[in-house]
Amino acid sequence: MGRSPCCDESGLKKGPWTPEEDEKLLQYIQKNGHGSWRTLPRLAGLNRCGKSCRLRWTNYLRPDIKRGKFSQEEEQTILHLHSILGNKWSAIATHLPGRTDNEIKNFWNTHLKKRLIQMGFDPMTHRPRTDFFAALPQLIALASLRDQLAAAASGDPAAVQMQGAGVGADVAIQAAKMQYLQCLLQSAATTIASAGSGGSTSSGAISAHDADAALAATAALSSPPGNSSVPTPTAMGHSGGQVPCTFPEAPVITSDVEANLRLLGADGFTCHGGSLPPLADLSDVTNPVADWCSATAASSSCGGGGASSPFPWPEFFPDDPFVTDFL
DNA sequence: AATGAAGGCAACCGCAGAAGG
DNA sequence: GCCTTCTGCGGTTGCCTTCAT
Repeated sequence: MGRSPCCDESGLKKGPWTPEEDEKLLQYIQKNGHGSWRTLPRLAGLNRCGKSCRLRWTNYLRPDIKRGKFSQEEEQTILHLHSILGNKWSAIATHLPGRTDNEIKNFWNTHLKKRLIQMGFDPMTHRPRTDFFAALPQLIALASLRDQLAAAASGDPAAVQMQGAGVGADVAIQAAKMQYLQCLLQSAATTIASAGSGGSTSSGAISAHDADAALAATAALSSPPGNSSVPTPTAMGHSGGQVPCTFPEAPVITSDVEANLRLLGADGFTCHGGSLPPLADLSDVTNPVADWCSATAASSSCGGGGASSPFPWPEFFPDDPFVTDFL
């Protein structure tokens, strides 16, 4: 089970292949077949390791290799197979005659993956991303707004002026919204952190970056007023633990806020009790929610789903426009 | 025209499983 | 059953080309 010593041997050439080397390898294999890759370089008169020869042959010199751009059909096949197989490039390559696993892998990493991300799909799960990540700028802006609200509560003259201008009701509504949003994020961050730390699946359903982003956003909303800088996950001791779901300073949910929450349809809303439902299991790649294939093909939204919702808490989200503002 | 950034691709690295002694 | 060797695979790197400023 040990590592092959073949590439550890010193004195062997590395790097790009010259046309002369290609010719030697090609002629030898056409005449003798590749046989043992380990002995091939010596027999073919090449100062390369067998591994390098095999790679050159399978990825470049093989006569049945198809070169050039990937067709629409090939793209669809890759997308479909990747949603089922994950990063099993060799398995995917068997369904695409003339294409090598390396070529498919490169094409995925440089084109398809980016396109899926741009369209709002998680490239690993092929499911719509939990869109609060896409809405992070708004969340950060909310954190800033929260500072302003706190300043208003502390009797800041400017804030008093705002109250005088009849902004009080808006302030209460915004406070309620933020409290609600914070707990949504807390639930998401907790789920993602545990998924990331515990179940490092081969498909990498949730990236560490996403988890960090969720934690950072939660922290931004939770941070004390006047400290609007977003702490890094490292600084927060990102260890997959619970993120405190409270504003640090005292009573946040006033009677006005509670009333607004009821208006928002968030009855039974509690932060400490963890009443929020957990996120859906995003690692379930075998059951994609949306028809991303048609979405990517037609560059249209992934709507088609009728009853299925792209949101992780479909039954929980109230219909209030505020929610759809964020998602 | 020069230069830095971004994209694309070939090749390398290291791990894991299969095969054979 | 254990050890060694070979092969295959997926992730990553680094170079070259193209694009933007």
